Amino acid sequence: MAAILEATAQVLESEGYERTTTSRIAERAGVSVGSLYQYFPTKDALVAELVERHFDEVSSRMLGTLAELGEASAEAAVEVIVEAIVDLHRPHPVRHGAFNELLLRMDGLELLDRFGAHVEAAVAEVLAQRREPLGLADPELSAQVLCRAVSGLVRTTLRRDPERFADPAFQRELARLIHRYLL
Amino acid sequence: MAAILEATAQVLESEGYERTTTSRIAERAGVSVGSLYQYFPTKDALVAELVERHFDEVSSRMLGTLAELGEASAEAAVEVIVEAIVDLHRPHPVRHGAFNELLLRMDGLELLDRFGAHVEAAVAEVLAQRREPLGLADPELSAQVLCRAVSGLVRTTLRRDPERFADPAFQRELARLIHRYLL
Amino acid sequence: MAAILEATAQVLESEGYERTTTSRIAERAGVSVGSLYQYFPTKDALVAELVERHFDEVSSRMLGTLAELGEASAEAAVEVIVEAIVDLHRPHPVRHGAFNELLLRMDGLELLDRFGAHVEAAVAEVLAQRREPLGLADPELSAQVLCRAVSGLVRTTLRRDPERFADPAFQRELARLIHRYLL
Amino acid sequence: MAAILEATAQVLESEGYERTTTSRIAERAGVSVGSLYQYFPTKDALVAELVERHFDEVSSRMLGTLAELGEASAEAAVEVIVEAIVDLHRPHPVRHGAFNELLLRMDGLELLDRFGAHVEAAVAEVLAQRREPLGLADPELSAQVLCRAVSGLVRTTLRRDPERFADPAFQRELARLIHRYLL
DNA sequence: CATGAATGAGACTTCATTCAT
DNA sequence: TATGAATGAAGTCTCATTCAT
Repeated sequence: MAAILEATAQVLESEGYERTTTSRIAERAGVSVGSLYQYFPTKDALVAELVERHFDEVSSRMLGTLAELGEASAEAAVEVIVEAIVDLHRPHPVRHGAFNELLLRMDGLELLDRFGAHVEAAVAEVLAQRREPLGLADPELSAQVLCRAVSGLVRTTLRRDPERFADPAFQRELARLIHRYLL
Repeated sequence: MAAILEATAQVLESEGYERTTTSRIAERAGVSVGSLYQYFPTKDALVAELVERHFDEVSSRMLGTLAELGEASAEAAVEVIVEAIVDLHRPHPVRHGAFNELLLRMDGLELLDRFGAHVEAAVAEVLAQRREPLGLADPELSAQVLCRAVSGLVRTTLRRDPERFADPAFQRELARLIHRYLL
Repeated sequence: MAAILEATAQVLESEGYERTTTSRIAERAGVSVGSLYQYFPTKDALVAELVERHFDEVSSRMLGTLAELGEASAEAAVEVIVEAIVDLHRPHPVRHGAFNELLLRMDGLELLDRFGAHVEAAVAEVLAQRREPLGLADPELSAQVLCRAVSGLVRTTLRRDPERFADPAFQRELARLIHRYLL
Repeated sequence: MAAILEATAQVLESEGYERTTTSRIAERAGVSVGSLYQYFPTKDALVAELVERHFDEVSSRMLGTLAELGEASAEAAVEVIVEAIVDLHRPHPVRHGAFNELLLRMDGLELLDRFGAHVEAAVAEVLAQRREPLGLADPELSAQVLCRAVSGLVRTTLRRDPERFADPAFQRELARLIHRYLL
């Protein structure tokens, strides 16, 4: 079952969604289509499970990072967060890009929205705790704007210049974007 | 032909890409499949044409706005740009979202990249002209970061809360994101 | 109308049957599809007319040659016939080949059979007139065998080495085939 | 798979090429279109396979017969060959006719030419061995002429009077054609 | 009469899913 | 439980033919 999920990820990453068929997945996983359907009722369920796991991990890592910020200074906090984002995407930038694309094909995009909402809420909470020093009128709105801007930047860069993530200049600008927005 | 393009946009908007078939398009356009193929050699060509037109318009409107900034103050310039972005997306927010999704399905994403690179270059130029007062070390990088962050914010909001575009608070935050990033 | 028939022949010759469409024919003829259907009720009717004309000409030329043999010696007669066959195919060998292929696509092959039967009958008559000197038991059967063998040789050569028709060695062998068979 | 090939042959034989569709084949074979495409990548590949098998058999049987001629007298050799030709076509004359038609539709006719060239070469070899007693100037040319004439006769007869193959008179004339041509 | 845009039946092919072995 | 051949709905595209202009 893990093999099937991994095979799906690989096929998705190397062939693209359109060319990702159940037979190809089974072949890559070294099992038969039949076995695939023993574990997943549907192709969509398989893909959904994969995407869910992916974003659960992304989500929990970001949430973990946010939880550990504690009383850190704004500057330090931003630095930690940027580092987390970079560490998260550096190992498999292309695969992350593929999963982001994937989300858009899934009905209703509930998954992405669920994940996005989750992270946005966590960020909102962090911002609410620092409301006064930052002078934020509406921490929830700020969290939304910030999360969407940052993830858009990450997503596009992932797709257009994946290697950019290793560039300190890029990381500096990412930190600047966050830091300045929050003043 | 215009009817076919419009029908394609409608089907895409209401049914999503996966359910957008040539027959459905033809039906919605009130013509037969044959007619569709009289004007477009391929389903992909049809969609590509549609997307191209859409982003040509978006692109040219944004480029026009940038060209008119002239010597305006940074504050005024940001205000004008935000207004342009909002005006651009307010009329058909859902459709804009659909087109953004669509881009990701097209081979190589050349179109989006072409469009994105185009706008990024124009923004880089504007920033380069104001390099000193803004204290920008690398206007090109700043343009990339800014464009990707802003379009990510716009894209996600388009999908999750399209009506948000009418909210002055959102517009204020968008302006703030840009303004603060550039100092 | 002549233009349409000629265009059909050209398209058939250059593109092959599978790629011969009514639009291509109309385009080559410099008219519209509509005009084409003004003169021919059906694509098949158009092709049939073309084939009919072609074989009417072939047929009548061969029949004319046979009629002129008169009392000529067997040797002279064979020489005249071979010359006629060669003269008939030399100008447009490829087109003749195309028409032969074409025949096989037409329903029931009535046309080819009608033409073939016609020529076979004429040859049978000539052979019947010379029954005794040639020592023929069944001139009708001999005519069939001879005609089918000769036209098979011509057909295959037309397709595989069209230029062969100009080769005197080939012509000699063709004459030999006929002459020897009849003793 | 054998069932599919057999069904294809049957449909081809009874309906003609134009009316031979993948669905009809599948239906006749008692399977679904899907199964058909499990074994053959393309309709053309299926037909090609069928034709190839057919002509491989025809070819190898004729080649075998030629190889067994040994030192037999010319008369005996001709008799053996005619018998082989007749035995080959008598069981399914109509199907043989259908396959001959079929060849002409296949791209480039490579198959027929390959088969034809093969047999012509074998015949040329046999003739070359008997060059002197037969007084042949150019055994290769003679082989070509002979093969094309004979196969033309066979083909046409197959199509117009298939039952003729059982007639001793026809067989006598076929032998005569060959024998006399070679003197 | 000519035109050519429109039509739509139907061909080929794919692939998610099932089920007998 | 695993297998993978079989299924068939559905999609894309072609082209002979029609008919309003």
